[in-house]
Formats: sequence, C-alpha cells, structure tokens
Amino acid sequence: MKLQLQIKMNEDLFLRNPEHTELGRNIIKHSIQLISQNGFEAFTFKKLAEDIGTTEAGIYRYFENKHLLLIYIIAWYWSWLEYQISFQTNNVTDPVVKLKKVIKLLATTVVDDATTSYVNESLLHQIIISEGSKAYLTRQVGEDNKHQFFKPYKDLCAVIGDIILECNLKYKYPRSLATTIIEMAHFQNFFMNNLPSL
Amino acid sequence: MKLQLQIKMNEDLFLRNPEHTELGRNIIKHSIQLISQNGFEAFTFKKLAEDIGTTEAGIYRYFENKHLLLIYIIAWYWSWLEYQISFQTNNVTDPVVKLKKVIKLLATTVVDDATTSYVNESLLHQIIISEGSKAYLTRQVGEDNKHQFFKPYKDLCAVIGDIILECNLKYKYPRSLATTIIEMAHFQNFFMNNLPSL
DNA sequence: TTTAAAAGATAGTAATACTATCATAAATAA
DNA sequence: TTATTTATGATAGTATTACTATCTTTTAAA
Repeated sequence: MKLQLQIKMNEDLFLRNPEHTELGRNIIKHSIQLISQNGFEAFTFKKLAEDIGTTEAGIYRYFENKHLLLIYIIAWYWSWLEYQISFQTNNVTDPVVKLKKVIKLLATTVVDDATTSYVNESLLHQIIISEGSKAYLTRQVGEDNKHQFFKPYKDLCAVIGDIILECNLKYKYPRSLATTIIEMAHFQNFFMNNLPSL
Repeated sequence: MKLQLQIKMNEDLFLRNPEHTELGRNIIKHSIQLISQNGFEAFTFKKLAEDIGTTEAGIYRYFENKHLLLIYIIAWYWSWLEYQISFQTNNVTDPVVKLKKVIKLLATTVVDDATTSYVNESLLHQIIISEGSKAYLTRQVGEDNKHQFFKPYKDLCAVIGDIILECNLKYKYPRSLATTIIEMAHFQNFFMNNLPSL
C-alpha cells in the first residue's frame, strides 16, 4: 500500500500554502537541503530561488521571510515526530518501555520517511539539532507564541510528559522533564559532533 | 578594601584588547546593554558606535565582527562564573552542598558584581539565557573551537563535572550531566519567561 | 619634543532582505 | 470556446548590514 502522510500546518506561517503547488513543495524540499548544508545564517531566499530555478519574488509569495520558513519546517518536524511516537508506542502497555522508545526516537539517527515525498526527515533532524532553538531564541517569541507557532512542540512535550506521568504518577514536573529530554538529546548530539571534549 | 577582578581573555578573540582602553571598555559595556535590550540579531556595530559616541570603524579596530564580540562577552561570563563557583564553594566539604550551591548560582538571578566596573553581570546573565547557544550553533564551531574560544565553558563543565564525581564516584558521564545542568538552568528560565506553558 | 599609537571622519562596496510592477502562462469557470 | 482568475517569471529598486580603506587629528609614551 502506498500512503501519503499529510500534516496540517498553522495557516499564519505562510502566505500561500506550500503543500498545494509544485513550487511550494520545492521551496520546502530545497530549504531543508540548503539549511542543513550551509546553516540558517548563510541561507537566503536568493540562493534558494537559484537552487530551485525560480526567482526571489516567487519565494516571497509563499513565505514572508526566512524566519517563518524556518519555523514552518521545524514545526513540521515536531508534528511528524509526534505522529512517529504515537505510531511506534501504539499497543505498548509498559510506560517505561514507551519512554525508552521515545528517547531512542529522539536520540538516534532519523531515516527518511517514504510517506512524505518532499521532506527528507534525516536532513531535517540535522536542522533541528543545529538550528532548532533559533526558532524561539528571538525577540519575537512572544508574538510567535501568540500565533501558536510552537504548538507542535508543546504538543510533543505534552505527549512525552504524559508518558513520564504514567511512569511515575507523583512526578511533579513532567513537562519540564520532557523539554529537558528533547533538548538534551539534541544538545548532546551537537556537542558530540562539534565539541567532543564535552 | 576595593578589588578589581581581571579575567584573562583569549587573545584571538580581539584585534585590540578592549580592557586596555576607555573605548574598549565602553564597547564591552554598551554591547552588553544593547544585546540584552534588543537581542543579538538586531545588534549592529553601527548602532553600538552611535550608542557609545564613536564610529563604526572604531569598533572594528577592536573586534573583527559581532560574532567574535558575542563569543568574547559570553566567554567572559563563563570565566567569571567559574570564579564565583570556586569562591562560593571554597571551604565547603560536602560535595552535595557544593553542587546545590552551583545550581543555585546557575538558576537564580545574577546580581551585578561591583568588582568588575564595566560589566553588568545581571544583563550578561540575560544574554547567556537568550543568546548563549548562538555562540556555538554556527558553521564555524569547529574553527572557533580550534582557537579555544570555548575553553571557559569547558573549564566550567569540568569543575562542575568534578563536583558531580565527588558526589558519586561511580557516575559515568559527569561532563554530560554538567552541560545538561548548565543548559537546562538557562533553558527552563527562558521557557518560564517566554513559553510559560512549558 | 618627537614619535608612535589610538581615535575620529568620511567614503565606498558587495550582499541581504525585502517591495513593487508588469508581462505571461496555466488552470478554471461561464 | 472564450473569459477570467490565479500562479509564475522577469526585472528593477531601496534601505540596511557588514564590512574595508584612507586620511586627519588627538592623545599618550619615550
């Protein structure tokens, strides 16, 4: 059977839905490639346009700026990961086994998911590791938060928090522990590759 | 008694030592103010120059670019914090008490230290929270690491790692736990202020 | 008092992050 | 089929950023 996984994205993130057109899907696909290759700082709409074979103006019709595009692909990743977790932990009764599966999903190399044609999850995982926190470490966090841009991340934390609660009903800060697990899985991965002495 | 605390900085971070001149100290002082006020993205050498009352070219005589200036003030903070820790845990024999003091230092509001005239540690702490990881989340991490720019951070992790080892000699990853404690103290602080639902 | 080092003043450049306009091609509705 | 909307392409233009260069004046050390 051939399935196509569709993730419903927050409409405020884009001007025109990139999933609906060939150009839009190309924007997502090539953004992921370019950002994972050269980093978010070096990523510009001009380079992206050249890479796709369109013009800068074309990109701006889909995304207001590169920051929103970054938030888009990162939010996409969190949604996708939440789905992966719900899928992989389905029918698992032991919460400790569940939590271990979650940590494994967070910490190990992600393989490309064939059910999402224009997204390379493996590259996206690299982006999350080295650019993920840049989505919210800005002066617009407050504004962005009002627009619910971080909902996928929060939802994921809630899911993981609930599993933690299942493990220990008395644990007081399941959400905080969930963010700690998520962030640290990525941080330690980054340190391992870039500052190995840590 | 009136003391002046001097921290020896990595010479590769600057072109001209900012501690040696009035303008240099002003650069550090006003950078900390501006970055904590508007964030690192909005921070430019032009604005800094205007703030100080000098010219852009003047700043470039001290720092090659704003990224190195950011690394400078962050490295300064880690060195200062390591000193604070060694000072505050001096004569404490119980390693658990030591570790708790360290966590307190990391997690609570920093008050301005009078022995460092041109550095406002309280503002600097805010910068560490919201811009700290930007020092190494770049494509130049490798290069910057070769220059030993992250030595103050690593030294701090080593110190905290050693205290962890004192608490439990069998613990296998004291360094990793140290980075986790440091990063999470800041992350949770950021989340608390900006994404409270987490 | 000379001389060197630091700072000020000004100019210029390539790249970035956009905005605007107009023409054309493709899809859809009347 | 034709009319019309919608998406894309092509091109131009602007303010800001991140620098580099040069020349003059001020300050400080020998």
